[in-house]
Amino acid sequence: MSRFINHNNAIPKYFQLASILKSQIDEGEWKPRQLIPSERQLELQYKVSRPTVRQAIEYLEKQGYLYREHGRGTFVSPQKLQKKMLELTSFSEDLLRKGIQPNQIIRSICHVVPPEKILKRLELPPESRILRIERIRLGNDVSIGLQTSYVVLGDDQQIDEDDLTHYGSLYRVLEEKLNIIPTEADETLEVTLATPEEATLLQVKAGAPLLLNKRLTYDQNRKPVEFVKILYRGDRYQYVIRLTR
Amino acid sequence: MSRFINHNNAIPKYFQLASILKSQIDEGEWKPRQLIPSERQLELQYKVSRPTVRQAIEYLEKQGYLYREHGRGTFVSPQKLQKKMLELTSFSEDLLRKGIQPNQIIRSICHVVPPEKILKRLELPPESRILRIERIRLGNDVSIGLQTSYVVLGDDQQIDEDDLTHYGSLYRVLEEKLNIIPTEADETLEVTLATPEEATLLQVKAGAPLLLNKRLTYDQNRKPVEFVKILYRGDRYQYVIRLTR
DNA sequence: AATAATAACTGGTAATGACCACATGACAAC
DNA sequence: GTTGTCATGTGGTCATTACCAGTTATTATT
Repeated sequence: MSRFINHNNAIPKYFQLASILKSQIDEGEWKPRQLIPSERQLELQYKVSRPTVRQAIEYLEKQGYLYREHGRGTFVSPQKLQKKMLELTSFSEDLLRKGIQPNQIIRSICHVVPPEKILKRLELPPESRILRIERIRLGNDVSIGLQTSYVVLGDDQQIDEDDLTHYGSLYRVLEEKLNIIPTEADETLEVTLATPEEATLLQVKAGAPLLLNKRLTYDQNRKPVEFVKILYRGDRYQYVIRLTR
Repeated sequence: MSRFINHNNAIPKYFQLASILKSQIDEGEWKPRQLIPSERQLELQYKVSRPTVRQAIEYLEKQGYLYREHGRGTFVSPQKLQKKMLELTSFSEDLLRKGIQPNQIIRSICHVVPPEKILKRLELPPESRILRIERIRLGNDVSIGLQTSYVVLGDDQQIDEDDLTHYGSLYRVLEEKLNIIPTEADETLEVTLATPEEATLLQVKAGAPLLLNKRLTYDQNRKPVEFVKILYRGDRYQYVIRLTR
């Protein structure tokens, strides 16, 4: 990481500065709760204007790396809060962060007419045919969850089994192949009991408690892109989130 | 809502402008996905500078009222996303939003030495005595959850049963009496089975599936303030969250 | 009629300068 | 010693100006 701002660079200065500050935190030069240089000092040090400094700090503040106190200064957030604030993660990202190797078995991938309730939530007219993907999710080669995704695609867009195995996760297919960025989601979590069929697929007894997770995901233009229902084995999965306000 | 900016006002202009724009959305003058006036137009209309306009729009964007598209304009978010982005809510707020009347039975409120694991997460030295509150949570007078809170207080701060019944929620006591603002939290959700004792308190059979929710909450200065463990009846509770990135 | 260049929008980044509000420590007055 | 005042440093707000970078409709060209 260069510790200077490149003034003739396509990368915005505020972003360059944010990267520099972030690296000071990541590499431990600045300790948690430590006061960092004031906005005026950074302005002089990196030869950028104060709005640029403030934009960089705001960016890192939003990500949970720094916090400000009016009249006192800007401080490094304690380690626990230094993880990125990315709330919306895919199943694969989730597991990778916990150090578990994600994997999947694709049970089916085809176009169907989903239940009307789901079409309504996806803001589609009745009887619409959309893509349904049924997968068994594995962590370290042990079955963890049963996932059914309904994905809304344009006429010129499509996803096949190769895409999923190649990219490894639906979110990566959406982002890298189709340029759809999931940015927001409404999610519910509740407890249910396994039906006989679910029990077989998850290798538990019928009636075993499961964690039921439903999520409606929106893209960068606030259009619904995915409705997903995941049944987790209650004994093998813990759901982790970071809340803010 | 005045539709003008008051230039000699303690309230920041960007905030005044944000309130005006928000009211146009709330009152339905601007429909979802509708293009709103450009930054330059708003600048002229309200006689403020562009940075101020941008700050107001950024503020509403963060709250999910507006979204921007480079080169196209700024748009009203669809209704589903117009709710506030408040992620961190108390149990009482949660239920109220669903139209359920929250209530509680306080089982105990006293100072104890909690398990070492919890002290560690609260960043306290071993053997520290802190406040523990055990409550049964009710919705429409039916038992829903079993809650154990550990609260970190300063030497000059205290909470008693009257505070809880008076304010109705621990978060309100923290905010309004002690000026501690919960701003961030790490949370986990998993499935467990009721122990005989838990079963009795929640009026379910022993071994019934429960939703176990643990949360570590931080205040405005990123200091841990509360560790809470809530056991929800699996058949009566659904956990709802809004995710963003 | 189809295509390509262009002009006129949009939001995004950046510099400069000014003043306000809050926190804190030094210091004078009591 | 205690208290209050004040200077100074912090982040917070705001105006002005300029140019860059995407998007879109228009216009000229073919």
